[in-house]
Amino acid sequence: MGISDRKEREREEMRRRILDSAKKLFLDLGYEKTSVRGIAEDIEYSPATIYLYFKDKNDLLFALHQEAFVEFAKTFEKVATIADPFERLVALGREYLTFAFSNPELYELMFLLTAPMEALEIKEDVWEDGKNVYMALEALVAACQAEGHFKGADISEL
Amino acid sequence: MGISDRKEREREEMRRRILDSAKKLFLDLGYEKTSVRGIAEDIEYSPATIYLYFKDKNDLLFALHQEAFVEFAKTFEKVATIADPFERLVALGREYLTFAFSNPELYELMFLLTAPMEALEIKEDVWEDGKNVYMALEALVAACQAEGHFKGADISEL
DNA sequence: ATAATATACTAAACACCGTTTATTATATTT
DNA sequence: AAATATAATAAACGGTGTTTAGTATATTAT
Repeated sequence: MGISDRKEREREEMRRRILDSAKKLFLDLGYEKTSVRGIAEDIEYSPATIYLYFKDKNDLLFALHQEAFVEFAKTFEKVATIADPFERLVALGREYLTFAFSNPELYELMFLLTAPMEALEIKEDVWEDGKNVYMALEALVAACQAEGHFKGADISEL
Repeated sequence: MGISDRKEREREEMRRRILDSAKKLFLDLGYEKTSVRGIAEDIEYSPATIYLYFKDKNDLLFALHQEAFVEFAKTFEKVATIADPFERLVALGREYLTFAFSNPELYELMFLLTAPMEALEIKEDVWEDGKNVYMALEALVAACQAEGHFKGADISEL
């Protein structure tokens, strides 16, 4: 079925156009000062169209947040080959900083714009990718502890 | 002039009524979800009345923020008599925690609701009381350093 | 006491906002 | 060619912060 393939492709392109515009405006103006109407005008579609692709304004931030974390998760893969847990943690810290400085937009999206998201309603929603990253970090610290590092520390206090 | 004294007093009472209501609602619902109309309804006045006493919604948060910091500044006075800078800093830390736990509302107003204020427009505005508190802290740490504490540290990294 | 003036307040409007509904034009299938 | 599904939208709903124009009331001056 070539037609439904194209349809699916077009739908994905529309989603991208919306997300790219939302990302630009969120980073430029901040979440609160960005309006759905503004995004609609930017992509030259009616505001209602956005609601055919996303549940609401929160969903836009959520989708971008998720994408940013997927991107960030690759950082973990980069250091996965390092055998020693402590060295792996150090390398991860370095990669984290590298990521933050070379992808300032994504970084802002992930951490600086987290507050508005929590302040609104999402909070306990899926938020899967973020949790995965956190759990990976937790596991790594636990591995370090098993090797005798951070003797006095408690993971749950992070 | 007794009359203008009473007028001034009445004006101050109105300001208080507005601020008390705003404080209650900000803490209950958060800044964004609190509406000027809601505050107006709570005090049983028209929304327009609020604008006779405060420039805008931001100004309400700003006034409360300021009051909270004035209150917090008293913590500094409490420990001012301690001669040794380092002991003074330790005592201040203790007082800080005491303040946070015994005035949770003010504490939240000062620190947790700071983000919305910065996210909006105030940012580089007066913000005097907060700056004073910070400068007093900085001076105290400097005094500690003069006494040989925190040798490797740099104040500007706080 | 009465007229003029200043004060406190409000109803209504303005220009936005996020979101939903009903409708129309277009593309696909039958 | 007719029926159906899809995509987009115009218009509306109920909200927001804020401003404006107008109205009572209280104060001052005559």
